Amino acid sequence: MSTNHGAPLPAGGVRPTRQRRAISAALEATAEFRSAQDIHDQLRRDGETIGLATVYRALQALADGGQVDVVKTDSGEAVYRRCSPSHHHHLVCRVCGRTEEIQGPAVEQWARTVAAKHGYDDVSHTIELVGTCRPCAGREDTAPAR
Amino acid sequence: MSTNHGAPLPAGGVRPTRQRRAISAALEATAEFRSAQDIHDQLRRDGETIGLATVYRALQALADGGQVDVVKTDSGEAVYRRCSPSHHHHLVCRVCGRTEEIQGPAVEQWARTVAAKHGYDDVSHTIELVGTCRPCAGREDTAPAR
DNA sequence: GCTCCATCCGAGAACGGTTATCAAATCCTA
DNA sequence: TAGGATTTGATAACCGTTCTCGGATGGAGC
Repeated sequence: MSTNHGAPLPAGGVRPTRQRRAISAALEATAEFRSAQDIHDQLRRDGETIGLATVYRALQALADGGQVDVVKTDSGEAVYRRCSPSHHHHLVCRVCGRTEEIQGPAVEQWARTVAAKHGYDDVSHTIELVGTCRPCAGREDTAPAR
Repeated sequence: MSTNHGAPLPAGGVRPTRQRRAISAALEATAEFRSAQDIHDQLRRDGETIGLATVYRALQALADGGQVDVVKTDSGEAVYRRCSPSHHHHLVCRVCGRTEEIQGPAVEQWARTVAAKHGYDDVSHTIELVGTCRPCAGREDTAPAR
């Protein structure tokens, strides 16, 4: 876990190195969720010299900074995606992996209420919706809502 | 994944062995989420002779059958708990791990609506609330539960 | 431009949880 | 009771992630 929550960086701060730029660029280049190893493989293929550990470190830093979303797959693998900075959740197609960013003011409210009722403070929540998108469900008749 | 959905078992079927009974009993004995290794350790301490692999297998079978809840911790570890058979979610204390089962008709409704709006079918959802329970938050003014 | 030094990098080992392997033990059925 | 499929369990294998540590890098100050 990171320990840099809000604390000013000791002396030098975070350096925008070539590797970190490459990772950010890779994330910018797609709207899909990608695993760390996936990103590492791609950068290697693209001719970057970069270590797996570096990819993990950079992604973790980006996630800590709220610049990328992290979602854990069923198998426990972490996948990353650049995201809009505001709080949101995801609706993922279980077949093709397509992802929609969704807002849920009603849920935020509900979460706070439920937590308060039980006497819990500082509540955060994880909400993931998984479904089958129109094309994957074979219901091509109606226009996909997108 | 299991392939026995509804089909009559080939010959013998699932046997209620001593080990499986012990695991079920261990789950019955507490309301807390426990990890597979935790349960294994306890059974060993209690004098059972049981292998770790067996515990994993049994827990998986129970989870497939909907008789226990499975939640993944931040570290990726799976924890199990017997649960009420009806659909519900969890509110977990990030400090002590205490867990409340919560109902959320409003959220179920919201999930369906959002999914439909995006054209997604067969929507399931994962919702976990994480907070700090009253005793752990140091607000002991009201009765602690631990 | 050059030096200094904290930060960062990267290859590989270590780690931790989970799953696979396979021979031996177990239990149901006939 | 015998037969045969299922289950068990010690251990190895797996897999994603984190740690290690010597060397490289890059920004600040000169």
